[in-house]
Amino acid sequence: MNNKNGKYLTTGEFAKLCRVNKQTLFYYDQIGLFSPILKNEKGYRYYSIRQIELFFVIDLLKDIGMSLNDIQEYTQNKTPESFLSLMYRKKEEIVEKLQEIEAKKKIIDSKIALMEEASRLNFQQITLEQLPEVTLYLSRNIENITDEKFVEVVSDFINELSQSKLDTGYPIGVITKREQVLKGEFTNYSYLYMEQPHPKEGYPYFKSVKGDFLIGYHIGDEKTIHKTYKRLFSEMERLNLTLGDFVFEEYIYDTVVMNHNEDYVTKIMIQVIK
Amino acid sequence: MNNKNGKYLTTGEFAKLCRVNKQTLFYYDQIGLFSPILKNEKGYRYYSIRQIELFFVIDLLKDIGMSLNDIQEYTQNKTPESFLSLMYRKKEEIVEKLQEIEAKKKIIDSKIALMEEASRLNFQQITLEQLPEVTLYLSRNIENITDEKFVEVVSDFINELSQSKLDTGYPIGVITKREQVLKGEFTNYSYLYMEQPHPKEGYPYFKSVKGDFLIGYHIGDEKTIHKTYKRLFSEMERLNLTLGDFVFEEYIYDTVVMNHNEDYVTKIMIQVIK
DNA sequence: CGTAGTGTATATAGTAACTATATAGTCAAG
DNA sequence: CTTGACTATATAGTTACTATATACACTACG
Repeated sequence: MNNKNGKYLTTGEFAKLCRVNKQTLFYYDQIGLFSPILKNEKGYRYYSIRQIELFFVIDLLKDIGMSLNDIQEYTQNKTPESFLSLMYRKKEEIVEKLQEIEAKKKIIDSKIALMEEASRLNFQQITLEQLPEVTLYLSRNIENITDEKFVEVVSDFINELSQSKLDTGYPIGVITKREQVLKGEFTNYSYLYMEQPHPKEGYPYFKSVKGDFLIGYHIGDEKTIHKTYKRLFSEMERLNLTLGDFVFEEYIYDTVVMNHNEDYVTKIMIQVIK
Repeated sequence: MNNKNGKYLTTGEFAKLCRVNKQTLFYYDQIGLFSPILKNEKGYRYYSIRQIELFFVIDLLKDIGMSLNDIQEYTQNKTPESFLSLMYRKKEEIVEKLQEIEAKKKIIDSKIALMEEASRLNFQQITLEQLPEVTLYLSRNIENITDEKFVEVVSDFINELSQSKLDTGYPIGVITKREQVLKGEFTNYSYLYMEQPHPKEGYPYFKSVKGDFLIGYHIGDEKTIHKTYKRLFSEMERLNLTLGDFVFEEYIYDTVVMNHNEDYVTKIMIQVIK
């Protein structure tokens, strides 16, 4: 009569059942993680069909990022209690992982939205636009900072973004104050920022923008950005606009999508008063 | 004046910024995936701070399971269009991945619930219970099947579970018909099943159970299960119950949590008529 | 009964994506 | 001008396999 335990499976058969490579089972046996219940005098391995349940648990644990070594620590001393506590720990981990992947999905969504938007832009055109209020997460102040300190601030800013899970996939932008702009110090920035389309509670944000902006695009290296500023200033004059408090810069096309820095595109948003 | 592009970072500095091992950057340079924009005559590497954006994209792609080789194929021929189409593809993948991880979370939740329940059971006690209706996903019929065919059915059943995402983390149970039980063929099962607590639409299910069941637990190998059946039958007689249409068996403790098969526990649920 | 074909076993090397270690050259501060 | 912290390359080790080579075993057919 058929009996679940009656039939033993060879390595090949069991591998097929588990949908893994036969070699994987050899390997698991070798490292002592998962062995057949029977080995005959010729060294042939025989697995019971019931062993598949354990294999699936091992496979699950592996899939959620547990190392074979750690899994082995469990399997070598299995009890219902230790299994339960393992599952509790893994549940916490998997919840975290889910959140991480959701955050990554959001980043990808942002990148798609940004690229779609960029493709519809005319980089030659200078426009006057009313921008809505947006929330920005700011770095420490970086006015008149040394190169070394600047790198430190960027580093801290990036760490904060990732630790507080505030990386939204938006580009890192820079804010320059009216004061520096008037002096012609276009790259003497005051802050770095990242836009937060869905701001999480409990962080110090900069509620910003909202108002009239003159928007233009600089194509090429940052070193020549003053030329684009000049064009923007003459347009401001033509339209009878005066400079507001801040200028915002954001990279539209950068190292991520371009091979040469002469192809980089920077969006310049100058706050203006009509 | 400080200029984002003015300061170049050494490998160590850039590694710190990216929060990776310095060796990783050597490696990425070596395989041509991600190289510094400058190398001096001594071979010293210098990275621009703007390169971090590309590094983060590479890191993101890597994190969501893309191989360095595939990433390289993108980076070697970057355009805004190819980036956009890559992001679209990866978005689909990440959505799938999210669903997979959610399924795994559910499996872990089931395992926790089952183990908690098991820990509260008294395996010596035989009880008469009214079981509610539950939905089961069934295998093909396995009555009077040969060992070889049995393995095939199990294999197919497992494949269906994983392909149709019907693995709920519940144990694989077996159904035996009244007919076989009366003949004493306790291991001549008719179907394998897996309980579906939240059944997905569009699959052929077996809406089952609901009714009175005599429930007992068999401790030890399946070979001796007839002894437990005997105990259950005498209890049935004592309570003046007659055998219903089906018997269900489920593993409570198996290879997953026990080292020796004499410690395995099987739950036997005999449908009865009062 | 022999042999072809498929299966099993072990041993060894290769893979990806690093990480660690050893050795040597470079640079900046005191 | 030397010390200490950096840089570089080369090589070996890591994990969790996968592939390959070689030898032995089992089954079915003529």
